[in-house]
Amino acid sequence: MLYAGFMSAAPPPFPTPQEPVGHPELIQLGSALEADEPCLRADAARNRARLLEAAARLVAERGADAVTMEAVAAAACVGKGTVFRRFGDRTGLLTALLDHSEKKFQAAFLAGPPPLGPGAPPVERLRAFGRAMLRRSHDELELQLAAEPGANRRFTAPPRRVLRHHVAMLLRQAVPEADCELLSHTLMGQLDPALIHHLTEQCGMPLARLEDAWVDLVDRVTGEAPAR
Amino acid sequence: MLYAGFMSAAPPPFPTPQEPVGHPELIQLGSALEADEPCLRADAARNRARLLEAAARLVAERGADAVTMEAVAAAACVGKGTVFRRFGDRTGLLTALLDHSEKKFQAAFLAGPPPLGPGAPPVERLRAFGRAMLRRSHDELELQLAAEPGANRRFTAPPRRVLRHHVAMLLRQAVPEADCELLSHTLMGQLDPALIHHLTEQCGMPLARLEDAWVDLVDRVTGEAPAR
DNA sequence: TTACAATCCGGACCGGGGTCCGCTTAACGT
DNA sequence: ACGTTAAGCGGACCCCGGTCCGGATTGTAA
Repeated sequence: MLYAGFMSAAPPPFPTPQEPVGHPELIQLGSALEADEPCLRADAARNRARLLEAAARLVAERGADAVTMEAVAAAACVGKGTVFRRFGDRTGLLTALLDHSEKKFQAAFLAGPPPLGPGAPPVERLRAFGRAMLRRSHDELELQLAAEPGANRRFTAPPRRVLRHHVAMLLRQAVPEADCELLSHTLMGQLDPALIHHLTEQCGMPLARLEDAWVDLVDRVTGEAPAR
Repeated sequence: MLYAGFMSAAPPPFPTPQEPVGHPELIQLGSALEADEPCLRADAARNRARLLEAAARLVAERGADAVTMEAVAAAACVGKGTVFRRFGDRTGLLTALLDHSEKKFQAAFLAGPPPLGPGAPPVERLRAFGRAMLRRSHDELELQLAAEPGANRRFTAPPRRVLRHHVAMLLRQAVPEADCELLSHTLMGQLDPALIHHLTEQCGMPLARLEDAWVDLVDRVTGEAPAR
């Protein structure tokens, strides 16, 4: 079972906007673009699909900055209000755009083959997790960056929570005596898209250095011998 | 010599807005409110003072959210454009508000008494640094949070850079073989105001736990024996 | 087929950040 | 005192994210 609720949870009534509610965290798979969302009126589903398609086209043709709520609405021949009802806010829309990749990634570390998936020792999985995250973020950097929620919700946004919980779990296995809750925040900080962008694009660091640093960090934190 | 240039550097001409320029990082001390900025026309200095005072009053009376550029301008009997020319953007204004405390803090770890200042062994100084940061951020949380720059400039904003450089320096002394540049990013992540806010306010963690986690993290990263 | 209720739609509207440019004024040389 | 000029000023203006609500659509039950 994969987490996927951050989209269906977003646009309930509308008068009562969103506020991520509880944590109905476990839902079955389902693509974002192929709009198989449940309980959506025909026209609503159609518009939802149109909107995602329009947004994707915009980001492809003119970059993430061009993904204005108005622009998306216009490109999808739909009212602005519709965009907000469906996706809550800009972050929600961008997040929806990343939903597919997100779920694939979750599947990989929750149920895929080792060392990313279960089967390998936790430290090994941590190393693999970081490498995978770094590469994924590096590829989708523009979108990931644009989808970053404002300083507040940066830690409550569901996708991040899932990743962090996973790291925390691995940490508990590797270093049970530590404060893994907080340690997971620390590790995830190293994988923050904004940081990756800053280091690779603005500082010109090669991605490999980030990967090395991640592995090194994991080793230090878990007290593992620097296996390099 | 303390860093203090992030304010005087912000509002040069105006047609050419800001863009942090090079790094004229070392400038002498000087209070923010007592407007002793150099090369400012009399009226400009006066307005600058008025603006800072108005902003401070607003944040005190109605919270940081009420610090609207328009509101500040109005409260200072000044045009909106003036606020932007002087401080660049909202973040700049809020940063200016924190300037005094910032400089005091810098003075403490650059030239103050050990263990925060020079004299103590680097690991000791790191521990003290984290504790100090946590307490300071916890006190000024609202402002710190409001002053947080958008995802982009989060790592290029001068005040943060100085802190990070300091941590990197201490790290180089403590663990010369590590990638201290990246490690400093990791450590600073643990002291991010947004994270502190999330953990203490939203998750209800006591500040002491954050302090313990910091010390533990420093120990792990530097390979120090968990001296607790 | 018709009627009804729940859901959805769309665009007018609002507030706030940021920009622009014609006018004003402080600073300085004579 | 006066003229010149660069610096400063202010508010109209634009864009965008987000909200609201009267009216249109859909699904359904009779």
